[in-house]
Amino acid sequence: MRKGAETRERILEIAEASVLAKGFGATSIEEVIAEAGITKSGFFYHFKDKNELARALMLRYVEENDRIFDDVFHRGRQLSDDPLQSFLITLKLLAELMGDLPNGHPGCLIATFTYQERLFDRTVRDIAAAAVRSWNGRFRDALNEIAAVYPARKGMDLDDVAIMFSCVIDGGIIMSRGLGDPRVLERQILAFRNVVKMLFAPAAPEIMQPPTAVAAE
Amino acid sequence: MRKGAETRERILEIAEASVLAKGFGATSIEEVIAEAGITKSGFFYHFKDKNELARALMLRYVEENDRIFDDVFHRGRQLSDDPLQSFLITLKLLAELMGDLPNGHPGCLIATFTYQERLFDRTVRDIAAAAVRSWNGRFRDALNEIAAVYPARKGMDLDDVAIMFSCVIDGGIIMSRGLGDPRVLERQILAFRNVVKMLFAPAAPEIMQPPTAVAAE
DNA sequence: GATCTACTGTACCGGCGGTATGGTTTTCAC
DNA sequence: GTGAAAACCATACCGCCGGTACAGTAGATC
Repeated sequence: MRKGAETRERILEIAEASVLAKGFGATSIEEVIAEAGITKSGFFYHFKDKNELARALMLRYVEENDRIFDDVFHRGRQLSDDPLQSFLITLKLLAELMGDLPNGHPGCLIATFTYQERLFDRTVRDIAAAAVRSWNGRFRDALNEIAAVYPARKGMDLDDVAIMFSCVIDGGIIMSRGLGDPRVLERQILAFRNVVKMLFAPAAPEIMQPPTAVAAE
Repeated sequence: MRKGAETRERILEIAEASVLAKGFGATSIEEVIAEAGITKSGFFYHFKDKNELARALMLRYVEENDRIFDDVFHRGRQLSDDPLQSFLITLKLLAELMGDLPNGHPGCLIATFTYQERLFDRTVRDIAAAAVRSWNGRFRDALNEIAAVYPARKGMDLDDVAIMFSCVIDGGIIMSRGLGDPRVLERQILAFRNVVKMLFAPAAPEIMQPPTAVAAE
């Protein structure tokens, strides 16, 4: 039964765009089904209510982001053996990725659902929280690896730095939208990249030459 | 006619809490008027439609935040003549302020409206954008003042650093909510404070002794 | 006593989320 | 090729909500 999955996917795609543009409450099922070319019965065949749609959207979004992070971290590690250089490359790649989006980042579902929590059952929020925690863990692991080689500047908790990256991304998306300038997000990721540089290179820049080949500048 | 302004304010207060908790779309006028103890006609006497309610909420929120920033920047300048120390104090005060909120930060209206832009006319978005720009300008001015005394680390655009603070605040609010930990926001502001420290003290910590008296640690 | 402010009360409309139920086509397994 | 399951369509209906319209009224103000 291939066609069912296709229709379901089409619904999710249309709904995601609408949710990111207007918010979940303002996304009407009737609009979605009109654009998808199906009837209301068809929609409720795939999702028993709007809550289940939210859950599916969330799962889809989390998986997609996981893939992106997998890819960009993997390529970072491929291009350098040094954990600091590798993370800096990863950040650069991520910044490029965000800068290349033609109409700017479409928005963060985590943020939209976080601001509409009372509309959903616990599961949606739990999925979001788990995903954020997992991403933060990823960043923190990368930072810990670096800290094992380069002494980190004192006074900075690496857990907080890891969370800060999530904040910069989410905040950057909001700022990009609010200010109407899609490049803000890219610049913010690069700014955070500089913070990482500062964090692990407190002394003169001579020390900072990468042990391995590839330069990330 | 004092009573009219009072009722209007009560409506705004109830509506703001509901919008931050559930999103604007899910905030029903009927709920608001039930809690305010007025009728629907009474509501539409004060606001001609939901759009005007949004605009009023936005203005109120922006003014409130302006007041907070005014206060915290003013006190920072009172407590030190050195621009770096003064800004660090301001950040510390802001962090304390956010940490002292009993149930965590109620949320950022800017973020919620940014994610529901198509629901409103231009004016609401324009108010939000103007406010964000003004706050960013404030942070940038503070950084520029510091840079005139302390040489900033190269490679970091101060405009981006200023915007980064807005990102950290908005992102921090989202993370606090999403992770269910109100202290994240406070910690993030303090983490950003460390970034500012790093930015203007690239060499050994001895250089960083404040020219004036008050220590902000 | 007239006027204005700040509402209340009632009645109504259309859109939307959601339910129910029954029918129809498409797809795949055997 | 057939039968069963999957993937829908059609129709009718409910209740909530945003919004409109309009008539009325208690209290403050002049």
